[in-house]
Amino acid sequence: MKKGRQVTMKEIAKKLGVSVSTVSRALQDSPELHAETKRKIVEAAKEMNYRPNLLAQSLRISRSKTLGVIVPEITSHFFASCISGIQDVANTRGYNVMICQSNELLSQEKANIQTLVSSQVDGLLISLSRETNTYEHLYELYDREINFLLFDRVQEDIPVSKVTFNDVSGAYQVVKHLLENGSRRIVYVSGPEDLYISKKRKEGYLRALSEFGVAEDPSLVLVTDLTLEGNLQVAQHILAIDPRPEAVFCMIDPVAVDVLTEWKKSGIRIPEDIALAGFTDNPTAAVVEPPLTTVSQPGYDMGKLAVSHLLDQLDGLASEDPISIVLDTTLVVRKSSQHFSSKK
Amino acid sequence: MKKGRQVTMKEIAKKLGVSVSTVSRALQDSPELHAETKRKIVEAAKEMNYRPNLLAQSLRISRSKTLGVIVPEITSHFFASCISGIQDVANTRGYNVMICQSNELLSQEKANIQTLVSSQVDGLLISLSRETNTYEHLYELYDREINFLLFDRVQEDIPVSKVTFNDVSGAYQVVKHLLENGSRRIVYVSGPEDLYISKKRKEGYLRALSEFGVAEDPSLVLVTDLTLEGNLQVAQHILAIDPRPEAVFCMIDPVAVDVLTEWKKSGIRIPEDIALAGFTDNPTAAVVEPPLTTVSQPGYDMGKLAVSHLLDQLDGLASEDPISIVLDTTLVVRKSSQHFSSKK
DNA sequence: CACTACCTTGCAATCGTCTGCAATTACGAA
DNA sequence: TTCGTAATTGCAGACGATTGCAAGGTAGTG
Repeated sequence: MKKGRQVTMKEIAKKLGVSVSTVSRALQDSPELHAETKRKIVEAAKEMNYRPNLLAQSLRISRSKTLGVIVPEITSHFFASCISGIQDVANTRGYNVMICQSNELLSQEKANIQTLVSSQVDGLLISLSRETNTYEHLYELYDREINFLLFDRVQEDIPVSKVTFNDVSGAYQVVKHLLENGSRRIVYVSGPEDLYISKKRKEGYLRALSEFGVAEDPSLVLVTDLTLEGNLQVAQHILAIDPRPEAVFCMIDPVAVDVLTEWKKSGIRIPEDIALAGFTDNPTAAVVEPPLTTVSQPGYDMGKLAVSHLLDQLDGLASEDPISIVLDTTLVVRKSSQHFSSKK
Repeated sequence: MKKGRQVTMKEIAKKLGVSVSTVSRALQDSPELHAETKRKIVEAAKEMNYRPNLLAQSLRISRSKTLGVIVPEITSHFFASCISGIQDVANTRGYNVMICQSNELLSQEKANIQTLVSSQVDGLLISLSRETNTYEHLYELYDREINFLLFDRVQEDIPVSKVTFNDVSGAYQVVKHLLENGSRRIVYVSGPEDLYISKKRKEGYLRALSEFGVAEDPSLVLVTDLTLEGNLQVAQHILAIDPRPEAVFCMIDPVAVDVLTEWKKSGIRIPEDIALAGFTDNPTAAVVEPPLTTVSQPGYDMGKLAVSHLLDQLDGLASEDPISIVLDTTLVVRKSSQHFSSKK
């Protein structure tokens, strides 16, 4: 393959013996052109298979009609769903999307931001990496007056719009469900403690406990680093707790799945011996045996909402004042939590 | 947020009382500049937080250093893995990536191509949609001398490089495994028949059968449209076949998972009553009960290889003649296929 | 002192598109 | 016939960065 030269306005102009400006106006269907001229130009353009050079257009109007997205991992089903929602809305509103993944690394997150800013994206949608515990790079974006918004993995202090799930209420719902089914000694398996969702979900967990008059027991709050080894270690640790807890709520589904798999190997029956619940409603949650009770958070909708708001801001349809959009989650009850016969 | 104006070379030039060309040369570390001038400019650029405008650079050099990727669905774990591999390699080689999804629609695929071409991507990596049965849009790319490559979902006649898995051999391996475990009446559940992978995997299925002296039985080759309903229908249909087949090989894991779920509801035991195997090794395959025997195809590696080859072509490191890269798959034996005690 | 040669730097054109303004033409009206 | 006005079209500069060429300056040499 050789250099695939694109047809430009200049070539159309030369072929028809008119100026480039005339061609430009014709293709914009400008009313000040003679109808016949316009027709000829449009026809020639179609025939020559002309496509506007978006790069040149963007440079001219100082808007690239492109958005940047940074997620921790594309291979996570949840983030893939978000991206899908973002794409669908962005495309119908005439925007392209450039996607980057931070691989849960702060350094990569910073690099991605640099790249996207250099690429002149009109706005950024960012979900923070697990490692992100400093925020200068975000404040810098803010100072440079670059439009961006945080979703799912947010940092609350930064004065930009945020789209999150109601993590507190989601966790509250699922823990309440466990309590209603008779459990009292309930373990919370947290991810790294400075993670936004770790904190929020713990808050919901504690709220449900206190509502049922159950005192917080610090020995029932465990932390995993979210690696397979970490998860398995937690699984074993739980079995060693005496007396054995009646239920376990894991901060995210993958942890619950690892725990479940490990327990089955040890001959533990779920939910008979111990109830289990997760959060996110990953595809795996529905197909493990027993199916996993969890909290569903529609990533596709989150993506759609996030990008809609950002585009509204860009297009001047929404105020530039930061707002916080909080989406509701839904409790999905499956077999893994049916511990005692419920009191319904 | 107001319009986030970027610092340009012009501003640096004005501030230091030099010309824009001097600034440009300084930032390129050109040797023909006075060292002191260069130092001052570089310093000012850093202080003013200058970032080159990639749009302008791209326009100037007629290379955007951006690649386009089109996949049927981002939310598919396999394609997400491919994208991840593509990104990692592209980024380390100084390229950005724009991702589009066709949502399995031909019209969307065409639209995506238009967008990416207008965006002046330097090359395209395409995995065809399920619906794609005409190929003019690809031949047009070819005629316009735009660099592109097909991966996974390919069309064999188009004279461009292709990266695929050895679907024939993968299917052969898994069916051979079923045969070795004693099964003889083996069902093949195919997707739409004009799909590349449908055909190739059937080829492997037939080859294994014939090697074991088993005659092809057309009534054991079923087709699903890959929707949930279609899959369930196939699941029921299989149970109604008399005498009941001993094993079933589904073209892709999601079909196998649907079939498995449906059968469990009907009280069928797997693998005791009937053996089951899939293809792809989705995350779900490992966690269903019983765990699903399948064929693993590393999407991440495919993405890496595909983009490496395309970039090699772009950078003149590889011949422009189309080549075909075929990756090997690996049989992953799990419980779902352990039907009869094997003859090992 | 004059001339050459090199070292630095700036000018101007370019990439493809858009647009304010000027220029040309034609037409009708007085 | 002459002027005004509207209808068309082109010129040129801009967006931001790059680069061949030329110009300015300095220093060195005879």
